[in-house]
Amino acid sequence: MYTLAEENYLKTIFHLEQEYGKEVSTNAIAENMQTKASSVTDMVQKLADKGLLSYRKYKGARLSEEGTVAAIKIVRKHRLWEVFLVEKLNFHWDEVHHIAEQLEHVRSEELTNRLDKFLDFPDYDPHGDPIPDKNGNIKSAEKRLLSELDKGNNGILVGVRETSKEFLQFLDKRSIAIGSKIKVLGREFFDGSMVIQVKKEQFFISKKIAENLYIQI
Amino acid sequence: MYTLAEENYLKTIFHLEQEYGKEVSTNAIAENMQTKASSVTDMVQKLADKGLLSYRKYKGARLSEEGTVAAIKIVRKHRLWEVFLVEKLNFHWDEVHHIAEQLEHVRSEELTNRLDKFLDFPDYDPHGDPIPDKNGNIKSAEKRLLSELDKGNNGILVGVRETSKEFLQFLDKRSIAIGSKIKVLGREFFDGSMVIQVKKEQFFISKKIAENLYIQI
DNA sequence: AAATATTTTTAGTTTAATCTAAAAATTACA
DNA sequence: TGTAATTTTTAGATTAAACTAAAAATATTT
Ligand SMILES: [Mn+2]
Ligand SMILES: [Mn+2]
Ligand SMILES: [Mn+2]
Ligand SMILES: [Mn+2]
Repeated sequence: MYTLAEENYLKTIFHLEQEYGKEVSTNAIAENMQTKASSVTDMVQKLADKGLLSYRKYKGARLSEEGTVAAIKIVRKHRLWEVFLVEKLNFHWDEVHHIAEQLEHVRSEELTNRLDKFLDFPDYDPHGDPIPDKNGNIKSAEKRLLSELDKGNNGILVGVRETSKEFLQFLDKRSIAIGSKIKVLGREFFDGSMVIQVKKEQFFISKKIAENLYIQI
Repeated sequence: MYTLAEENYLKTIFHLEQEYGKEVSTNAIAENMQTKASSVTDMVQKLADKGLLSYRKYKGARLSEEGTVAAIKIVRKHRLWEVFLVEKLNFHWDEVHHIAEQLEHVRSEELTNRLDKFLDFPDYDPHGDPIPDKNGNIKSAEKRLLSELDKGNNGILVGVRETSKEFLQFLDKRSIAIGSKIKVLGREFFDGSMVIQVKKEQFFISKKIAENLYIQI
């Protein structure tokens, strides 16, 4: 149906739309995909010609219905494979992303749906991201960034925004995991750093860390 | 490491070498890959430059040690994924080949080895083909084509040479499967056709069918 | 051993996806 | 509001992998 490159663009644009809620700029796509702006312009024009997105020069791109459907299918596959890798093959949550980046492009609706069933229809992937169902519906749970919580607030860690090895290993080292109860003991307004409590332990964390943890109150 | 196209050429050349035991011709590769001879020449020259095979103009190609190792890795992945699809996702043996053609290109030695373990280190794939182990060793069981057996001989079906949907469904319809005990009741020397017995049933089969069934005496 | 047929290679194009460098448009700010 | 900085697009080139058509080598027949 779509080429590998096209699928990767669709997925990236989808994520950027979700994150910023507006038309996605050429540079934002380029940065995310580690490519050059000129390459992005080319591809975005091609995808527009194919009706997968609307594009206005200098203004940015926005996925069409068809483009969104295609992107969600890729995201669904990515997250299902991540669950498979962690649940069945005992991979660690910091190792699965780049393998799933390959598996997400395997074309077979039947495969995807059987995998879904084999995994017992999981709602979330190992990083707490929701898995679209076979019709493309995505469960959107209420969640906020830890960085937005005030002193005294507490909640459960339900997801991570970053999925790099470095960040996930940082959390592991401190036994912070999906499901952990986190309480904000202090918050520094100067730099956004925090002191949090997880179980019996207290940690000092920078704003950058707090901005990558999703909490459900 | 290698591109998708390179991997597919390596795999095809490997299979053709196995089948004919000599240098593989340009046309044989082209036919197998549904491409043109001129494309094959280009690629074979490229692979020769990279040291993955030796190639003499007009004479054909033969995989080098490095090329063989690479090809076996792909074959290993292909067959392991086929086992996964049949054993874990309940696919039928006639549906898995073209999905495995995609999965075989996923790059991660760790993934392959964990999948192997998850499947309990299978020796054969759903079509009876041996699965190379992590070091590239392939179990080669004694087996012969049914077409080579004489009247009165019998053995166990241990593999199929063809893996097309049409052929596998032909076998299904007659409840002929890996493990079936097959006895040759008659053999026509004019056209190579046979009458065989499987369980209580007798079938008339053409030479073409008999040439695609591997029997262990 | 010629003539003919087949196989294989070469030469020249095409398409997808990338890049660099330069031009054009937009945005920021003095 | 005009100039400078930034972003984006265009123009032109490159690479991988395919193709067609024609040339060259090899194999098969008379
Ligand atoms: Mn991921
Ligand atoms: Mn994930
Ligand atoms: Mn197969
Ligand atoms: Mn097989």
